[in-house]
Order: sequence, then C-alpha cells, then structure tokens
Amino acid sequence: MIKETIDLFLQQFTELKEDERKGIATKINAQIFNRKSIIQQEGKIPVNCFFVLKGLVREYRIVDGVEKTIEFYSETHPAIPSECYLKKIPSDVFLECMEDSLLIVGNHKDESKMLEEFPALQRILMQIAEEEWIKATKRLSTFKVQSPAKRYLNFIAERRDLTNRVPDVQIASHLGITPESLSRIKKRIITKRKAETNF
Amino acid sequence: MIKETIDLFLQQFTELKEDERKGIATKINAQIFNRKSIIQQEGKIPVNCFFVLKGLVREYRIVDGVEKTIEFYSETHPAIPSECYLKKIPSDVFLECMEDSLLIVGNHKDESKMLEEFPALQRILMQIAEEEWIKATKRLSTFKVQSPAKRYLNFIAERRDLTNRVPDVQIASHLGITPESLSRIKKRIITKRKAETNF
DNA sequence: TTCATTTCTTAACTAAAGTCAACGTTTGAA
DNA sequence: TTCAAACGTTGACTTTAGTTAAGAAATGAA
Repeated sequence: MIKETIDLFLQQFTELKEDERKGIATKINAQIFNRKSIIQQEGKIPVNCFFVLKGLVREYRIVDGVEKTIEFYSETHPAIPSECYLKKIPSDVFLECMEDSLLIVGNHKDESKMLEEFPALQRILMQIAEEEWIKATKRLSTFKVQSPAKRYLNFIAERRDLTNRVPDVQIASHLGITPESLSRIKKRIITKRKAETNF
Repeated sequence: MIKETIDLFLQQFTELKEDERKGIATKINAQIFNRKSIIQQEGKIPVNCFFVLKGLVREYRIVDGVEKTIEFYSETHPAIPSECYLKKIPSDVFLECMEDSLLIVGNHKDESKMLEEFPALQRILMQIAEEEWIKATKRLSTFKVQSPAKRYLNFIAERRDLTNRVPDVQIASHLGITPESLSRIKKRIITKRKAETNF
C-alpha cells in the first residue's frame, strides 16, 4: 500500500528509468502521522524534510500570540521549513498535520547518500526547487496585484480541495486578512451574485 | 574589466575549482545594456535569462493599463521571467534595465552545453533556485503577516541601496499599494517619529 | 536651457480592513 | 453523550487604503 503510493509518486518524474525508480522507492522512508502531529517545532533546527503523499500539512508561525497560517501542503507537494532546513538554523515555523497523513521523511544524510547512488535525483530536486520557486513567485504577485476578495476567489478556484478541509480562520490568515474580513468578503460576494442574477 | 567582474561573480560559488571557474568564465556571455532597454517583452517567449553583474533590472506587468512592479533585481541576482523561461511560454512580464547594466545573458542551449562540460554547475544552479525560492517564500510571508507600513520599513531596511535608485511609484506597487498610500505612510512614519522623540 | 513629462504630495471622499465584543453553532475530546 | 473550546458571523467603531483631482517639484530629452 505505502510502497505503491511511493511508486506512483515517483512516476511523475518521467526522466527516471524504471530500475532507478524502483531502487529509489525501496530506500524512501515514508511514515504515517496522526492528525494534529507537530512534525516541526518552532525554535528547533529541522532534521527532516517532508513530502506529502496523503493528507495535509499546515505551516504556521506565531505572531503576537496569534497563529498565522503560511501555507498548506497537500498531496504530492513538499512540506519543508525551507530556509531553516537548508541552512540548518532554528525553525521560525511550525509544521502540523491537519489530517492523518502519509509523508515521505527525508534528512540531509539520506539525501546525500541517495544523490550519490542515483545522480538522476539531482535533476528532480532541481525541478522541484524550480516549481516551488515559480509557485511562490506567482502567489507573491497575487498579493501585489489583487484585492483580498480576488485572492479569496482565486483560492477557492485553485484549491477547491482545501476549502472543506481547513477552517476559515486559517484560510483568512493564509490570505493575509482577519477571519472577520473573510466572513464579510464571503457575504459581499453572495449579495453581489444575487444582485447580478436578480435572484 | 568585464571578465574580472564575471570572475568575481563566480568566486561566490566556493565549490568551483579554479580551473572550472576560469573555464566557465571564458564561456559566459555578458553584455552591456543601456538604461531603459527592454530586455524581455510581454507576450514573447523568453529566449534569454539574465544575471545582473552591474546595474538594476525591473520586472513589471501591465494590469488594467497600469504598470505593476513585481521585482527589482540588483547586483549578483538572476533576472528571469522565471515560469515563462523555464516552460518556454510567452512572457507575462516585462524586464527593463533601470540603469546602464552589465548582464550575463544565458539561453537554454548554452546552458545545456555548459552543464555537460561543467557538471559542477548543476549544484550551483540548484543553489540559486533554492535561494530564489527562499527569498520568494520570505517575501510572501511578509505580505501575509505585515501591514503595508511595516513592509515599507522592511523594504528601506533591507534594500536601502534601492530607495534612491528607483521612484516611489515603483516601490509602492512592489509593496502592493498605491503611490498615494506610500506617500501617506511615509508621512505617518515621520510624524510618529517626531511624537516619540518630542521633536 | 527649456519645456513637456513624470513624480510626489495633499485633499476630500468612498470603500474596505482592523479591532473589540457578543452570540449562536459546530466540533471533537473525555 | 456531554460540554468546553473552537469557529463563523454580525455589529459598532476606528483606522487605513483606494480613487479622483489638483498642483508643486524634479527630471530628462531635445
């Protein structure tokens, strides 16, 4: 079951030959985490990086005593306290499983070993880093160019899967607004829609 | 002069051996562009990617007829219409030199050739992609967590070099606000500072 | 140097977000 | 099943951003 999921995950990287893929699959360490598991504490140097095979991971930060949700990582996406993991400095964020989740668990040592054995992995890591870079850049430009209401519409369009899996408070802070504002935005959208269609 | 600058640029990647560095330096294509040169047009598939050795490049997008500044790329940073260059699709942004600039000019073909000849470059590209990812992620979280005023204070603290090189209109849209707002924010900061120090 | 263009600031007004507080509903742990 | 905690919404009020318009200052091309 787990092995199948890992193999399926690796199949998206088409440049891997079958024997490479199978070799990598056997060395990958995947674990099940319960809902509410904190897999990265703030203040601790990250030892692990994660990939979500099943489930959902939330990245958050505590600012003035309030949780600020930075990102949601769902299936097939890396969940890494990126800067801190790469630079080996204490994490400024928490990572929490929002659901029972199946995660690939990596660390620096295993990563080096696997890179030596499977040099093709280098390309894949590069590809992942590039994709994450692109995603972050795109989201960044939505903050510069769009209103909160548009960002919300954007969010429910692009991440429809998430809207029923996480509470609005977290979506709000992910959009950079308060939960009260999100509530009002939702109301505005509904009344606007009603006005446009004459009920 | 140009060759020296290129060598200096490459020295930051300490994992390169001296002969590799020199070899790469001779193959790198750097060009001087005049202020106001548009080095990437919107709508055209990017053929080049750039690295800023000297000068300043601005990335912007036109939204509802208004220029929205997405990013400034200064010395030692890559200036790439990232998604579009990597995916070879028409660019959704412009790249413009804000000053007379010395830029490394790359393209997909040269990149492949150089990667073949100098495999160590792969690591460096990886490192660059990671750094850009981290930067984008960090900036993203400032939009989620900070007020426009804080973002402005942040900007002048971290990019002091830029504040005198680019007009406020562009800084404003880079911060995701209007120039009028930025003007008011600046005023508020000054009056606040006066109040705190009793003049 | 000149002059049109861009830039910055200010004002008046509108729209939207933040804050604080209250309250009914939902949720999930015991 | 129960009940405390978390959640979502609403209202009243404050603060800040967007919009439109205008004018003074700075800039840069001819």
